[in-house]
Amino acid sequence: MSRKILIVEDEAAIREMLSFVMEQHGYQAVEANDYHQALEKITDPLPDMILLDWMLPGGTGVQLAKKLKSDDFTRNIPIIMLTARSEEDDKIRGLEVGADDYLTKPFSPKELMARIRAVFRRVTPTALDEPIEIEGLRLDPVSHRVTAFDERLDMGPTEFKLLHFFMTHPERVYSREQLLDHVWGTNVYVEDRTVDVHIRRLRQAIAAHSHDRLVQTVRGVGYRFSAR
Amino acid sequence: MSRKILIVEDEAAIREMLSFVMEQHGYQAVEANDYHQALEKITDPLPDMILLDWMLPGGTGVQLAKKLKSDDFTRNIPIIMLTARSEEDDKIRGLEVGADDYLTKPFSPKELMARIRAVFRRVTPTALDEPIEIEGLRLDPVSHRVTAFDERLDMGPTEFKLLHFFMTHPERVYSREQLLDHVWGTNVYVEDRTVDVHIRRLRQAIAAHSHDRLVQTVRGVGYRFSAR
DNA sequence: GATAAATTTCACAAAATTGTCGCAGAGTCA
DNA sequence: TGACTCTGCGACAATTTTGTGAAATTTATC
Repeated sequence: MSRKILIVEDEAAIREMLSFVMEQHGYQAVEANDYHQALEKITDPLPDMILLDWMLPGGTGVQLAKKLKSDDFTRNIPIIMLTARSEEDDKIRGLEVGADDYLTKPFSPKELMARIRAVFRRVTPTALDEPIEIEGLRLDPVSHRVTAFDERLDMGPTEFKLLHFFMTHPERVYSREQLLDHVWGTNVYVEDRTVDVHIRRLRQAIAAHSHDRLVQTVRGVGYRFSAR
Repeated sequence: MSRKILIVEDEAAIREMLSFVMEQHGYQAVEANDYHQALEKITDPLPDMILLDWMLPGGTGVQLAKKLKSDDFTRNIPIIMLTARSEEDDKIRGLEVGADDYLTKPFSPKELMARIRAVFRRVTPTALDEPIEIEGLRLDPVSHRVTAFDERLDMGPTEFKLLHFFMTHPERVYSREQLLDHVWGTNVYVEDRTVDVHIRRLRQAIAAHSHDRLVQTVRGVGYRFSAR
């Protein structure tokens, strides 16, 4: 899951440095050098985070933050603001308009990455998943294990995700496309038939106590996970 | 098991109120009114939690938190910081130095207790300083030693912390990021893959009686410590 | 401030997983 | 039954992920 980060900064040197560091660490960086460019580039896939220079010409940094935080679509995107060393009270104003963290220039890439990671962690609360069990087949998201009558089963990551999805959505047919969306995630291009292969691998993995019958083919439509 | 809570607060009235509430609820309260007293009283039995006033004279609250969070023995003690209403950005600074929660004055005893319970629940469901043993592999936090069937094992500090974390949180997958958060601490940024290296060194260190199988790779996800 | 120890990063090897084929066999319908 | 479509299966090359040794960097210690 690659995350998109929007960088709003008027100084080209800093902007490029930021962009470089982001991409080095596997984030997708999008640059904007002023208020208007920022508004343009924010659409399509919304960014997962915004690095915002506070000192944009004309004080538009504050305005931008306010605008984003008052818009339903962008309200929840965390903002890290970048301030010069002396502007101590910027912090306060930043927090007022809803920035989630701040970073004082100059800062090291390490510092920056630490902050980004911290913010992501803060905004992404960890869900607590209960184990699911059907007919002796048990999937525990926490330990990331599947057992059949307490006997450990082995399978690949995709099979695990597939089974997880099935067990949380039983008694319902899903087309191959729908499964691709839910298990593989949108915006990946793979053939429909790939699903078949993973279905087979999943069945194989849980076949020991004939749990493979739980994964049912609905001819011409897709697959269903069902106890009956 | 009565838990010890250290209260660091310069205002006598508040300090005594806190102490009273703690004891009402079965906790053992220890009071300190400044930086130095806090350091004195923290020894002997380490407290299980610290309530720290952020506004200690001379800004020593922040210093104290930093010091505690950078010391091996006190790093894992949860800190709840107490801030005045207006000091909004104290939250941020607090989270930076590793405080686990904060509470804005004035607060009700109810609120306080709820927060304390929540933090205890969050940080460690397992016992604090008891030795832990799994299949002959024994880790003693007090003497800071690891043995396999009474045979002493050698490992670096990071490996020890990693093993300690694993043994107190078994049967659970952790992503490399989560391990970084829990074992390394929140305010450092290192590459994910660094975890791999320390996992290897840990496995090496405990491999003598094939305890290395306890540290399991969950492909595409992270690592798990498990007896089975 | 020099030296040693520990930590992190890097580069490459090893291992596991993935997506795609072609083909066989099963199901469907006239 | 025969023609057709759809699904299951084994194989395999490409890709991704992890393991490992060693160099580079940071941190601790005297």
